[in-house]
Amino acid sequence: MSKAPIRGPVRVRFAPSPTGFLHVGGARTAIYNELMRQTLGGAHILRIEDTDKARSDDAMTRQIIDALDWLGVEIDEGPFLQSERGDRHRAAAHQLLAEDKAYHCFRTPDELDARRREILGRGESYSYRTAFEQPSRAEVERRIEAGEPYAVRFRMPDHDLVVEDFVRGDVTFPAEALDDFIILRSDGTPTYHLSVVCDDIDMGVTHVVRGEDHLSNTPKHLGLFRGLAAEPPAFGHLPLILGADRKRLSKRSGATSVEEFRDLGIMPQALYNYLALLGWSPGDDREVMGRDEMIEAFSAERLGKTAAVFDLDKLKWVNALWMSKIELDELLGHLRPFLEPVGLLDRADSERLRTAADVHRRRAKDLRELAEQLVPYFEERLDYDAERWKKFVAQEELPALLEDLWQRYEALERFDIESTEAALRALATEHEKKAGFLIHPVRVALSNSKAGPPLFDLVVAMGREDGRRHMAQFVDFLRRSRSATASAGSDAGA
RNA sequence: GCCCCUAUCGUCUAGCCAGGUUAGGACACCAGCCUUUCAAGCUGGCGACACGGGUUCGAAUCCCGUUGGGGGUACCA
Repeated sequence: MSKAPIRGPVRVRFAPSPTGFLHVGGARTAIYNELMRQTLGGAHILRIEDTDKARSDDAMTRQIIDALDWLGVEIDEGPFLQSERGDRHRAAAHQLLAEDKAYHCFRTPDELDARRREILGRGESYSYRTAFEQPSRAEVERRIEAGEPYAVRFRMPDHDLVVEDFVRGDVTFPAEALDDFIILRSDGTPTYHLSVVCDDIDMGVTHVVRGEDHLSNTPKHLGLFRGLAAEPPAFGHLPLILGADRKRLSKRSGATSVEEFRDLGIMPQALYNYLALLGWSPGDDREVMGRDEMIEAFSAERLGKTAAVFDLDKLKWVNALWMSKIELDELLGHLRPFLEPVGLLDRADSERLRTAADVHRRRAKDLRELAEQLVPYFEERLDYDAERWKKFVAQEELPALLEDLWQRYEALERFDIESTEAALRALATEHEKKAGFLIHPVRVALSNSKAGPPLFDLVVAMGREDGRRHMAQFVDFLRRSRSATASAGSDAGA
């Protein structure tokens, strides 16, 4: 294990391809990159790997930037578009060609494919270098002259290559496993490998933190760095994030992108927190950590190397904690988009919504749930069900007691938690009832539900005015249901 | 097929590099407490070193192998 301590300042980069959304795996990579940058100093560069893509990815790039911004990942430089640097990449290819570190390849993709299949079919192992004869210099000249299309292929070293990976240790790739690869397509466009290496050189990248799916590409990049006479950066390959099926996290395992989790009602702090913990730990028992605390505790040496299964339950748990932890105004800000679907957008700035959200934040796992829990506070009338609340219907003295209670509430000088509770308890005592005898029906009267926050929080959040209306309707409901069942009962008896 | 990575509770992980722990924490699950309900919170429980060989007085920890999982093997990125 060559785990030399990592020293700053570092120049790191996050280099997603513009697929139209930010995958959580990518988001985690971005988080670790930024954490390295924050702890060691330097710069975090955003580079969009849009090599060979249609030019229409402005929107996709925008989306990635928005997602990073929402998550709270800071970028110091960029975004740079790889597609705009094609000239530089081509120049590098021609330089390698001139130095004989790369060569012309006249084989067509079909020809390559056929040969590969043939060799593999015999059970032998394929490599371009052993499968094809190299044409003579004169022949190459002739074919270029004749205008034959060609790709440019990089000559890989013929000795073992060692990737000194700071999360995995030294990884050796045997010479036989190394093969010459294409850096310039026959249409003149650079391939990914060439582009990355050129850009990393030009941008002065010192540390490459990326997914494990790139580990096998790294020898290619090492070859290229040396070919271009540049000192390669340090590499760290992160394990992949898996779905519950232990396969690479994909659509079929549920939500996979930052945007989707946002729309599900996950808070950015929670996703940041959860993702950072998927493959890294501070080494002690801390789990709920904000970005600042992460920055303080982070060290790349503690990055894990085993693939992690994405656990939505735990994300929701972290989310619930953050929902009750942050400033109310910030919570309200995140909640806002979820108010519209439940028809509460015009109440977004009301005092009642504020109070209710504060009371309910502890009982919701996500913002969507929270928004739903707020709906009853703004209902004009509640639709009580006689069957569901038959227990209260059956209690003869209840309507009068509730009316009495509300009269006392009307007379209250201050309509707050203490006084409403005191008044209710006093009334219950006078009638030799337990407080619960009144508490439960009052809850139902105000919310049409038997579950919810502590009753007097509910009473106060609802307010005197709407409480009065709901109570009147509930009492009326109790009386009508009671007479209905009574007459039904006498009919049956007759 | 070949190359590479990886392996601690169902899940995320600490411990491994510098062998000696009742293998620790968290999510989930179960029970109890609290309580006006539902949550939250608190307490407790369940639950793991993939397997086989070595090395050693002693192995989760070091070595080898097997098996499992993942990645790569393109004129994709």
